[in-house]
Amino acid sequence: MNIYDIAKLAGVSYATVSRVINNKDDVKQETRERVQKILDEQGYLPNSFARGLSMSGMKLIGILLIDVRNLHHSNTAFHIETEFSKFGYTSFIAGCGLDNTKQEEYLRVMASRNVDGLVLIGSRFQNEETRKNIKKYFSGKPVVIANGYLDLPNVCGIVDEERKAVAGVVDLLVSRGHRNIAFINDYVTFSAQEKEAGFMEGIGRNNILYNENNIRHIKTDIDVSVIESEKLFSLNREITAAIYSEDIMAVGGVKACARLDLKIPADISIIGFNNSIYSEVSTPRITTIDNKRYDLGAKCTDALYAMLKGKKVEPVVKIVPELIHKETTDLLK
Amino acid sequence: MNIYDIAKLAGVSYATVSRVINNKDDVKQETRERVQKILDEQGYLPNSFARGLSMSGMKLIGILLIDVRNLHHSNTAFHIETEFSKFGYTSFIAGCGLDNTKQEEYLRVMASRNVDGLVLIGSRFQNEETRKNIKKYFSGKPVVIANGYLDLPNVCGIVDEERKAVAGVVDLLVSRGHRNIAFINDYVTFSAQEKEAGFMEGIGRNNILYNENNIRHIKTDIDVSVIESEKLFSLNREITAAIYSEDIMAVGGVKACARLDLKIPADISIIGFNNSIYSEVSTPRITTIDNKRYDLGAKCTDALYAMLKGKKVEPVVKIVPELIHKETTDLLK
DNA sequence: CTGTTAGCGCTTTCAA
DNA sequence: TTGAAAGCGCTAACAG
Repeated sequence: MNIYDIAKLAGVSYATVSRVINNKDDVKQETRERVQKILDEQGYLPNSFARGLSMSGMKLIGILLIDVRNLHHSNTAFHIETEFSKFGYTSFIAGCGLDNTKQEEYLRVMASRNVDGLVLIGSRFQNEETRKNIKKYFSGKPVVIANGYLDLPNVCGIVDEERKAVAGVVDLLVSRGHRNIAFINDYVTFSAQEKEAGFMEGIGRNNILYNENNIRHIKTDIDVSVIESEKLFSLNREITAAIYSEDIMAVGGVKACARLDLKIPADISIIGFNNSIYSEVSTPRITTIDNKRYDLGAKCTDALYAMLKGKKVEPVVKIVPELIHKETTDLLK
Repeated sequence: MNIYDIAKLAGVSYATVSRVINNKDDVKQETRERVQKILDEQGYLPNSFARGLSMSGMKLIGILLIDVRNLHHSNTAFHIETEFSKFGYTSFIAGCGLDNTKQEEYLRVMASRNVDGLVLIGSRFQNEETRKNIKKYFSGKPVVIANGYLDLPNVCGIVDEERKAVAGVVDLLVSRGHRNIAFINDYVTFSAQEKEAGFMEGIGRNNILYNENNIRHIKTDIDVSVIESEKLFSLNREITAAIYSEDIMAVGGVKACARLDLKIPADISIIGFNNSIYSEVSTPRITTIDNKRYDLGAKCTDALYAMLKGKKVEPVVKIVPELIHKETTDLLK
């Protein structure tokens, strides 16, 4: 059922039908009603491809995320999708995995679908490869990176100040008497490296003991974290606080303490990262650094929408994380 | 940069360029190479809209989910997306929320984008409204519902036998001596109602005490569950086991026990549903009914792919859940 | 092996 | 206010 069929049924030319569909005002009221009626009766649907072909902007945005199983990433993606749908945009969400070849492939797909703008979610997009691909496929079109940044004129990065946040937490711990602090990190992503830099910064500026054994690089996995935390805490009984680069890893810390019969927070304080549902699910609930992912989604939307409207935006938008005190620390006094 | 420009640069007709792009074999090797070189140099990208217009199937599938924040749903969606991308399909993922109007709207969008097939994720799609909309916009096109079913010739439902599963767990509990079992449910979705029916079935066929106060309908929320579980367990001290319709609610049960100083599983057994990450994050880890969501995604993919290929598939595919014994029960003996 | 031609369904001038 | 015609970029059938 296309525009021609409708035109035939209504006894008008297909141009007129097109006008009715697009709400152009140069159609006689009577004709409009007659055509509209037939449109409704027939359950007519415009063909997006034909539309996309003849129109310039199809009000389409592309959202690309790396790790599909990352709750924050997919939530951010859906949040952006929801917001943009309010502006009449439809979104094209895809997960491209870690593979660089796949990544280029998806960027191509997005570009060939003529998306009007692009959102990349995850700090892993902050790399030279991606920079090149954006230049190749998206020069001129607005691109927003959630939790990352690339120095390109059409790119806006929304970044969490995670480095500062971790350093601040170290400050706080030290001010409450902690002298032996562990840091458990996955280390792979840019974001993870930032967090570690923050930890080092905190250790350095507070002149407390730097013990390289207190830093562990492990996979982002509960079981691995349980094992490694248990080793860490039993090897170094002096540790009174542990910061984890992800809540899910901190969960492993909590379980390790249960096994070692260490009381939380009396014997040891545990701090996670993300203020995720995991920090709530854990018993005790985990004190965590809130990097305000919801804010991230909102800020991405704002930035992209502004760029789409041709407005200039700050190339880097910062989000300031905040420590949320729950049951695995006792730092409020 | 379109096919014409490339043709001009290569000194061939655009039909030849099209052939090269589509890897047709009736092109001289030499010509192919020359054209390909120019294609690469110019960073040519085919226009999907034009393609979609002239080709029948654009290898596009639509994935619609209701609750975007539901981890299982989004995971299933992405899993399907990943699988289909291996077959050369791209997916169009969207979350339509609970609103029925929105739902129709999204179904329209999907239809007008000429998706070749549709996946609906969530038991909430099992309703008359959706049935009508599918009939209206997708008659003839393959549709798969994850965890739901609608009686339509082009629809295939993948359903978890949750009812049976819960009844089976009641059997097991009774056989281990439990006589006073609670059931905490959200009751809104079809899936939730199925679970409750299963509970009633189990209670009925085992001739144990039916106590209507042992069934609670609450929101799917940790804090609500903590409060309600605490009330429930302190009001009725005889309860020795509680089944929750979602792991996230079972987490509340675990926390309530901690507050009431009830030992798990010595004093009370807790059983969740989904075998989700929450059951792992919780301390102790929660015994849970695995409804095999990963399987769900895989089965959806299989069914849709088969239908897309014109094969007949069973209108209802069943998935048999399984109880995963963890730390909140002691039923293995 | 390659070029010509005719659409795919729609929007948008340009005339009438 | 309406209709006719061109064209968006591509694929595919048909000639050569």
